[in-house]
Amino acid sequence: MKNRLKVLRAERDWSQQDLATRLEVSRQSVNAIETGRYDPSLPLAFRIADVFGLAIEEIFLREE
Amino acid sequence: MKNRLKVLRAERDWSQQDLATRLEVSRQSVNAIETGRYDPSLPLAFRIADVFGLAIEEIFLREE
DNA sequence: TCTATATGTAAAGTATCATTGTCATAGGAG
DNA sequence: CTCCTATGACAATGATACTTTACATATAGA
Repeated sequence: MKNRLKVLRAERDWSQQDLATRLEVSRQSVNAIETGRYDPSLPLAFRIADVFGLAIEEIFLREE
Repeated sequence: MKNRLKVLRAERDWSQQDLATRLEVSRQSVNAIETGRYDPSLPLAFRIADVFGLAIEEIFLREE
């Protein structure tokens, strides 16, 4: 499951640590999700969507 | 994390087994998700959204 | 009553998510 | 060069997600 986290972070000039802090997860989790090593849980996906002010479908993509 | 699975199934007159078959998961998984014992993984949430033709946000609710 | 379908729950096992701790590399600033 | 930040990755551990098998209840129909 692909995602647009890296681009969305870049648009806001947030480091992985910045995003992790806003999500209240570890930096390693942000890195693992961003690099596609695993997908977030559904509740975390909702928090990610909230932090960026987007729908889950606008961040995570069905392809791949 | 609440969800509208029971209502959406009823609208389509699908049993838990019907939905499980469409999702390619066990009936017990559908039951567990529907009764709130656990949340689906993100990929499964996408499949659920696809099966109902809705957005994830229209099926799973932030409240609770 | 007997049978079939639908639903809820439990135990036990495997796979995935998320954590902490650690290491390594690259780039910029002093 | 040294220090700091950012990023990527791995191991070990605990928590969740999902599986199969199984048992229980309720309801509807012949």
